[in-house]
Amino acid sequence: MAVHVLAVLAYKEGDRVTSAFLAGSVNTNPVIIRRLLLSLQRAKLVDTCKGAGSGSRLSRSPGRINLAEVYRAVEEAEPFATPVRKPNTACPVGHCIRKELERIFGSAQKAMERDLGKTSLVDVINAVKASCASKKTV
Amino acid sequence: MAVHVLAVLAYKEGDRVTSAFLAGSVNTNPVIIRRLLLSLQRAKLVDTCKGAGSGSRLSRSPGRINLAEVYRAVEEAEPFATPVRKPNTACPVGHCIRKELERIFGSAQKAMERDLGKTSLVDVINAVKASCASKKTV
DNA sequence: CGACTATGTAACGTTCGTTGTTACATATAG
DNA sequence: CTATATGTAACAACGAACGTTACATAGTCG
Repeated sequence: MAVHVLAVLAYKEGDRVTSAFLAGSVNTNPVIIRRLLLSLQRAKLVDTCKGAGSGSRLSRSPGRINLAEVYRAVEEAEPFATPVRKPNTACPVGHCIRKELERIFGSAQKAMERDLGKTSLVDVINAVKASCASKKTV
Repeated sequence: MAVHVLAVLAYKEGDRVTSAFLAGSVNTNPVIIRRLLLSLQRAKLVDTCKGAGSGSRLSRSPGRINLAEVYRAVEEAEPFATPVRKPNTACPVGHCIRKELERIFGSAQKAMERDLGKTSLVDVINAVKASCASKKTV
């Protein structure tokens, strides 16, 4: 969803867009968008102003924003659903496996972010535009 | 959790282990374990027998099982929480962004699985053993 | 200044997936 | 046949994400 919002912002490059408009695009509620925008603001990805005729826009050019940043921006708000499974001290495996799993999954997550880092918002909107164009011709 | 269970099975290499025992190790309910084992059976990772004195064991040597397989085995049961956000046809971006996002995230997920594929169950239990040993000495 | 607009934020309900629990049928060993 | 352990269904409990309403606050423009 975060990517969707940013793609719309990129689409309207430079213009300030209201949360109500974005909500219409994502087909959801303005408050949901605003909560999301707060995360994106913290990550310095968007620039939001209050007041009449205001709204949000990208704080950098869309070519300078890659999806790994976006992912981190929204993930740090949701610190990974680790239900904090209480380690049962009785079993030798259960006792020590925790941090090993964290290490492995941390590595896997980094690999994923590396892959996301290859794609920028420009790539996304170009692909979207191309996809829309081809659909129209068909 | 799946990794935890398989690690215990690898720890008791060859022996059949009951779901009740595994539940004790993971600190949960035997039924949860059995549900998980069903996924692992489908993925041909474990070999389960019914009846008295039975239980589950790895169907291959732990060196031949990598974490990407485990991940897929448990993920295919949970086909990724894609809430099927209804595309709003009004917005040009909303209309076409769906499959583009799927493509990108599919790629990222594959990158993650590639990374998980580098680690086998043997690696996990070795690391756990080492971790336990160092803890004992300290 | 004063009205209008749009964000920031809290409170609450809804929905959904995961986990947990109980219960029971079934299969297998001895 | 009996004990044991899995397969499976049904339901409760919990938490996360989403949705909704309401209101305070800050900025713009006449």
